[in-house]
Amino acid sequence: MNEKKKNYKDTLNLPKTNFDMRAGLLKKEPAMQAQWAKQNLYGQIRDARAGAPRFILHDGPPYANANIHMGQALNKVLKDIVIRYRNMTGYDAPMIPGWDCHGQPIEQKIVEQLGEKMATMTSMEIRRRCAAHADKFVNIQSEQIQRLGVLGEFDKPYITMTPEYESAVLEVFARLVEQGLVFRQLKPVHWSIENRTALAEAELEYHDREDDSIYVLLTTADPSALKGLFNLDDKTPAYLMVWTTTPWTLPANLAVAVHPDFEYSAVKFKHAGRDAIAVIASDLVEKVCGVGGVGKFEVLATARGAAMVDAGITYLHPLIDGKICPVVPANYVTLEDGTGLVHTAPGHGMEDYGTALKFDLEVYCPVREDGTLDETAPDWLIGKSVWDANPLVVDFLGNAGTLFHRQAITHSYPHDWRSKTPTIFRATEQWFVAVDGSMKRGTTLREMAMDACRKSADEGGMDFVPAWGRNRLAGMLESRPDWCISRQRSWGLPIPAFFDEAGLVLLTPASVRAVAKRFAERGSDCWFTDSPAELLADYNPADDPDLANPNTFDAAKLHTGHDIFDVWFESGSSWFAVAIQRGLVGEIPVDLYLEGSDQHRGWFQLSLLPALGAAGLPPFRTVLTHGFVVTEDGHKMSKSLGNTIDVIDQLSKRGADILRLWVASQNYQDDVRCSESLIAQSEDAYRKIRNTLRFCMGACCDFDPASDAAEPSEHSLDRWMRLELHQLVRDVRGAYDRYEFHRATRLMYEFCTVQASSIYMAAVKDRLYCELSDSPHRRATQAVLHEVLVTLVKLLAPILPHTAEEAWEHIPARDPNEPESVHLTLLPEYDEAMLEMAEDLRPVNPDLAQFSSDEIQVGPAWIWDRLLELRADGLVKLEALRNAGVKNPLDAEAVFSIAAADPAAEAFMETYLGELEDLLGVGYARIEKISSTSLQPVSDTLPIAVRVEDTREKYARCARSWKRRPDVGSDADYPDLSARDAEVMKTLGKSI
RNA sequence: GGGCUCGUAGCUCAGUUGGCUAGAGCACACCCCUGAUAAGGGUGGGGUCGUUGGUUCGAAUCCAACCGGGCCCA
Repeated sequence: MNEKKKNYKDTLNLPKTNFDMRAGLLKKEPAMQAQWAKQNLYGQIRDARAGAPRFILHDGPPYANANIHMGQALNKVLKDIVIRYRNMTGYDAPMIPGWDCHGQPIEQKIVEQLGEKMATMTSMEIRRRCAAHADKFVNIQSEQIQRLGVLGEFDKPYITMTPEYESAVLEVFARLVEQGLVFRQLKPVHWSIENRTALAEAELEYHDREDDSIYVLLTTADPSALKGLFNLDDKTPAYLMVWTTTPWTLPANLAVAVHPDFEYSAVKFKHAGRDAIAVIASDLVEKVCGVGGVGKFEVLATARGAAMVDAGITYLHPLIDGKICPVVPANYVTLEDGTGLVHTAPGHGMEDYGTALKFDLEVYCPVREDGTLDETAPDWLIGKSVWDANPLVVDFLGNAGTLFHRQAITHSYPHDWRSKTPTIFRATEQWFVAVDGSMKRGTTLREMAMDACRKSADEGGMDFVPAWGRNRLAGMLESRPDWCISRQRSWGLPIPAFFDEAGLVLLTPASVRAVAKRFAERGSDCWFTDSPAELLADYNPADDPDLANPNTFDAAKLHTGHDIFDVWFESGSSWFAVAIQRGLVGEIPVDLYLEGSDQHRGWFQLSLLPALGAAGLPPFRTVLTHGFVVTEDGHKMSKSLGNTIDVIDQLSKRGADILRLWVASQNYQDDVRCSESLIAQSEDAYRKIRNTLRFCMGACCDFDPASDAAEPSEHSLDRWMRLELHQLVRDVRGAYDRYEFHRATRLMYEFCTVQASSIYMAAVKDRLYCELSDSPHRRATQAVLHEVLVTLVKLLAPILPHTAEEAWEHIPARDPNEPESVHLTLLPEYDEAMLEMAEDLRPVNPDLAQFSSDEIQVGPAWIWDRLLELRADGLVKLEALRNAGVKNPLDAEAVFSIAAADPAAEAFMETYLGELEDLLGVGYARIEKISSTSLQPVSDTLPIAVRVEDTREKYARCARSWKRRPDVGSDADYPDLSARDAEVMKTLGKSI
């Protein structure tokens, strides 16, 4: 018996393929990537698309100082999907990856490594080490990104520290200078007195420190204004009370800030034995009086901060005779500490500085580099260090009777991480790009930027995916201050400004371009090695219309400035340095910038501003943003919390295509959740997709569309499958077009799961395995399966490039006219007419679609919906039968009941009976006519009922197809076979 | 604290302009097959649509407040 069974098995057309069931991505992917590199697949794609319309996705440069993390993987994979998709839809879509190399984090790392040796190092030595560090991580990241399967010009990426890039940045800068947008102004920075240098936020350490906390009474300059506002008619002296822990900043006091919405009280109490009235925020009155040891106090009246500002209240400077200062509004005023009135010294605080810009106060800083007060300070403070000044100021106030209270407090205070000494805020000269200053072309950067935010790309503005990006970018541009582009560090692109002995600046478009030329030839290191005369070798003062006195120009008397550019200025110039200079576009905008949503403030905004200033146009047509990678429960990932998922780890454990499938399955517009189990879920999905492809290959092992193709018959399941496939092509391409990759992924995955595996493949196994290999019925199914295979492989290629390529190589009898690599092909088109026909022939009036009339027009889509309803109903009944003991559906028959006098239903059933047998996977299916009154139809639109019955006693089992059917044994030569199988065996000429 | 934003089954997602009992797939449970086999198939359970109010005949959908998450600022 076993022998016999086995012999029949040999007569079947079982699937055969050497496309591995198990992916083995860990081995195959690197090999495939090496192969792609060897055959220069990227170059081949470029060649194949030469002359086609361009689609430029300009890559934002990641910072080259660490292994890539999941957020970068997400970003790079999304970009790669876009690039591959565009190339497969006939665009010429190049990808030039880039890296951001300059900047504080790398410099800090190097300085940390150097430790004590640092003191003996020159800028050049530090720069060399930084460059080596950046170079190392460019290579590491490049390898890691390519391991993700990302396609691009990795042998010639753009690197911001290269001479050609640096000189391009200077050209953008020259154009901004040309537009009159670049200026120099004081701005407070963190300052290390010990090292006489500006510090970045990251170079600060916070330690506890003890300081004097003082409450100061500021005498009102015009008592009547204050008393008018609070409706006081008292002769008592009136004050504003402020609080500070940095008494040394009081010489630089220029204003008092109040919150416009807070309520302030005029409080009367005894101070130094005399009556006094002081203004304090109402909520803080008790606290302040308590601290100051005031036993009894009286609130005389209250007023809003805004009213104080409106009343034009002024006060006398606490240290400088005759100086009168204003009260200004500020929203950063809080009720946490102090008095609700904030001592404002624009040269010594960031918020104070912002207030100064807003209200046109001087950015006054009487503190020199060495931390001593300069000659503009009161006599008794000149030359004193700020630390020595503290007690002197306190004493002075005490003597003047304006010190309300003094106590020592311990608070967290910033220190220079290297010298461990306390830092101060100190205003220094910085370079700025003006946001509101009008430029040569007439408007301001802010006006241009806001205008671009209001318009769509087609109107000369920008498009946003998702749409709220427009609002977010506009909000930031609306309120942003002038852009401070200078930094006081070594590792960066020098700002090419020269100073003469008098401190006058040489910075004109021509001088910048001269330096740019020098940088292009020698790199920006020459700023530190060459003389100004050498740097300006290409500069002719006589030809420079922007130079005030060409006759007195003497390069020998110049010295170079020490500032470097904010790295954002460098990356913000990439539209010019890369997109234009490397010939991707003749002029901006490029098509797409695609980055994380944090780049609204970063790269998007800081590319938009230079581009508007230098070129008068936005750099991009569309901004697409994605969310951040967060943990499974939606919290942020951070190394310190130890809840990160490591990209490299996942790549070496699961492979790039798994990670890519995870990326593609996520709706990246929100935050993207990531965990082992979520990626594992993608791994499961991957297997399903892979096996679907594998089944198609196996089933088509003896099929060549060129010679064996057969058109599926009119009412066949194959037609339905093709219809589903073309819908899939339409929907997936639409999703790709809208950058909705998670929809594309889900559509394909569910297609594999439901339409392909569960419904179609299960149903057509019998005809594939049991029929003669060249029967038209079987060939038609193979033709559809082949089309499914080729179509799916192409549609999947942007997301699963390795698997698609591997599958492409294994497609049986692949069209020889198609390219060797799937990545050189074009995506399949869908047959619009076919889809329309399927849809348009739906019943005109569903209420009449009873099949009792032959007048009603129904299309394939409608019919197959009904058939699948019948299938679903049948499957539920089969499940019941299985629970009753009939384990194998081949041991059951499906019985379709129709009304005796319903020729339409009868015709319908006769047409689809065979397909329903396969859809249910039963051994046999038959039609039964019953009285219309006893018919309980499966749905109100189809007057047909289905039930299933045990046939184990009724029919014999066909030894070849395993189906129980009435016709088993009908052929005397093959008593153990059904009629169909006996026929097949005869034709095969084999006997058992 | 401010700006922007998100919140539908354990997970990933659908849910057109407010309208049948909120849907898929995965996962899970149970079952089947052993001719896709480290595969394949079937059935089933599971959701107060973040919470609370409001508008409405009717709200996952519109409005408000709140709670929770994220990005960017302060």
